[in-house]
Amino acid sequence: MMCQLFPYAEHVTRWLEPEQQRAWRAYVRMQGELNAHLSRQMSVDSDISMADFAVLVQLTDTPEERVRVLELARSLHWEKSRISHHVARMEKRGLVRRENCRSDGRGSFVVLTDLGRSAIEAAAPAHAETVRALVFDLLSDAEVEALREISEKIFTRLTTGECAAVIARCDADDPMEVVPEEGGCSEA
Amino acid sequence: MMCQLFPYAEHVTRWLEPEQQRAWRAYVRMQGELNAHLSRQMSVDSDISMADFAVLVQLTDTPEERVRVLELARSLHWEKSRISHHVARMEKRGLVRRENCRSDGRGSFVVLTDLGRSAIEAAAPAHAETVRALVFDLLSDAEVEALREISEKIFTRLTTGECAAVIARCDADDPMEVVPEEGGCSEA
DNA sequence: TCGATTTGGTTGAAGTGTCATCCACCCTGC
DNA sequence: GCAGGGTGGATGACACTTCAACCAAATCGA
Repeated sequence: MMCQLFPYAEHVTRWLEPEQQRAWRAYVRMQGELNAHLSRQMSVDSDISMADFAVLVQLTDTPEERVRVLELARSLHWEKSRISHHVARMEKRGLVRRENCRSDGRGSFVVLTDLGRSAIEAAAPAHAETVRALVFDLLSDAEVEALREISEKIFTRLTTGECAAVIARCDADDPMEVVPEEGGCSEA
Repeated sequence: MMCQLFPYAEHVTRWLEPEQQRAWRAYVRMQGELNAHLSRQMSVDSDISMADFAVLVQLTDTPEERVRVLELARSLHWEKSRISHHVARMEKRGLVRRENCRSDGRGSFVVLTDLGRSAIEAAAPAHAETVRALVFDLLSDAEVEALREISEKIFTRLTTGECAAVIARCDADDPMEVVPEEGGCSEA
């Protein structure tokens, strides 16, 4: 009932307990396939990618339908250059438009266009339906809660202390003190 | 304790129950960060990517240390062109080498090189350690089991029946009968 | 007020993934 | 033995991601 050789075969996970091994391989496989499937579904029955979708969501969630580029980057946890490139491509396709910011000469806004709005409105229902069909229709309430708790634990681990710092230093090889938090998304 | 605006804000998940919404957003966030972190870690302290690693694992798991290209594709659930490109790049870096197959004139093998072997041997322990630190050290036995079961359910859903078929048809727009399974990894 | 640093954002190059197309070889039916 | 279809695999074009470098506007310190 399982492929023997997927990304993480015995070789790799030798240092995990057998139970952990199985869980890890199952997770890796699932996550890969799920991502692939969601992307494919999105670009088949809408004409946008998951990345486009994520950007459009941010814009439609803002009353003004305009967001500063770097705020977008922070919300999505993307690198600023990624946003920049991606917005450029979306602009070329007419999904968004750039406007420069009067209060800060360096800044610029990304603004939702009509085309962008109709694109996301067309895409969202099918996407939500897919997520439900592929995930939540299969899980009990307890499992949904478990998924959330597991995800939150890991996410918290990833974005606090050491881990977040690893990202930040990257090339400071003197074992100097490491910035503990530094930014990311602003807490409520 | 959570970013308000991550990939999936209210707008999108309106059609999910509140509990499901929270779980989905937590999962998406976690999975994105975890992938990013594992990739970064891998390419920082080894000189290979997660994709390289996956390929090398397949090779070291085979006694002969050589695998047919398409078998590699199937094991990894990658498209054949992805394998082809990736192997080409790895060959250029000396991690693997191609050899053509005598029994089938079309076929070719991907063979592990010494450099490839030492690369994966160098990378594996740190990777396993990272996985343990970021995931399993945080989870109870019950949670590990829950993670596995959830993952398996979703994976099974994705690779059986309708879903697998969607991938297969793609451009056959007459509503003809749809192949039910067709391949992927061979079941035991 | 002027230089130094930080911040917001763009750009280009190189690596990666997908899609469509193509070619060479195998296999089948006749 | 050869036409036709299926299979193993490569290739090119294009979308996407990351990294490093860069630029201009803002801010800070003296």
